[in-house]
Amino acid sequence: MGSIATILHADLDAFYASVEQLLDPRLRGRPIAVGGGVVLAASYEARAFGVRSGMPGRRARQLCPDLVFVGGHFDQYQRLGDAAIRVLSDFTPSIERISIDEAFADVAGCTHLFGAPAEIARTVRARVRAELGLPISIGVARTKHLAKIASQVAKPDGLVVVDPDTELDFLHKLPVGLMWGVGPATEARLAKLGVTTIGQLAESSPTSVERLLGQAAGRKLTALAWNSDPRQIQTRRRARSAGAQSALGRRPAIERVFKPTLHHLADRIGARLRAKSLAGRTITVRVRFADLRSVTRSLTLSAPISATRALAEIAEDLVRGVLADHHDERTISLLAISVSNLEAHAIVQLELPLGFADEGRRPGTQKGLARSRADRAVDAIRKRFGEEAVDYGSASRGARSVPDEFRRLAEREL
DNA sequence: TCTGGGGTCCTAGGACCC
DNA sequence: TCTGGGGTCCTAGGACCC
Repeated sequence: MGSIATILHADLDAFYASVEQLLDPRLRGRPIAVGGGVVLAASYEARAFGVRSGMPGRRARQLCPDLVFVGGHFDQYQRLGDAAIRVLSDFTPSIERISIDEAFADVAGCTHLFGAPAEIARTVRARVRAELGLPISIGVARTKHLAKIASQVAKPDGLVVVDPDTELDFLHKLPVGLMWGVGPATEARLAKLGVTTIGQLAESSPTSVERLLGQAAGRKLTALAWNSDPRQIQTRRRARSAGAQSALGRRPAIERVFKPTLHHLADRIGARLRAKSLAGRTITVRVRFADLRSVTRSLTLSAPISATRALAEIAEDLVRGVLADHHDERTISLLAISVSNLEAHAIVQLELPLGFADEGRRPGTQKGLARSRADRAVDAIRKRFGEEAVDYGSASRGARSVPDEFRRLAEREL
């Protein structure tokens, strides 16, 4: 066959947990979890007991009585994640970073310098191990999707190179759950059709798969099952939305509870947007009740905003609407705000006519201008004296909330 | 007696316009 | 007057990923 496998998918193994074991040798070989109230990451030793990320700490302790919880060294995660990506960049500029610990790279343009893709992958793994002390798994294949599956199969601390000549033999034996986009719900629906392997999915009629999963998902999965998805590496991907959320435990659904929380969330999002000269037209809130059901409400404005007060007030109105529609719900467990329909937005804003119904939310009105100035002042103080120098709504931050350093690790670049 | 936080994409119905 | 069709935008919800 003409084509060769040049896409690498590199994935640091149990990343946060591996960093903790690197920093403290006493933790090596032991089941550990990063986090406390909730498991943010679990070592392979802990996973053997069924401990998974996102799991409540209590449940994890039940499954694994010897589990050691460790506080996160978030600055180290950022530093080591960046350093691992830098090793990849020594070979090619064609890199798509997916998250702090995971990236695709296309080495098609550099094999004449560094050898075959498999050789490059071996070198990357050896260097990350030697220079950073961390295990990393790599999959090499003709497409992104297959490379990603290969790295999953390679874990932990392995390398899998998929020969294009036999790639479907490799792919079709694997369970559907390994495919990108197949989670528990899709897996269960496919199982009803008797489809549990990727090969069985490939052999199913495309129309029946589309009927079952919808047009887009059906077509995508059929293409993935035949490894015919041509998506290329995207070196620069910008976020399409920015959000923030806060779990509250169980709190009464009253203004005194939700106003400070929403203001704090709006402030975090607004500051991120303003730092990148962005603003958004659509504001969405999510309210989760005590029983973990959640409801969303959104509003799309005619002009984009980024001012903290404006975001907070719209969010408050939306939350009031949710609560009015759910009179019976007296307890909330989470609040979230997300801003989408993002647009580039110069900090110096144009004057717009006064008298809009949403005056004060409009960037150009008198009230809007005053708020922009206030935001800019706060942004400047924080830049000079640190993030904590001005803190709205700190009263709403309980002991349960996740540290801001962890939040920052999960943020996409805007 | 505590299920985290930040994202992406898709669907379906309704409003509105041509 | 009645009926039909396509396109776009908005909204609410859901599945999924790291």
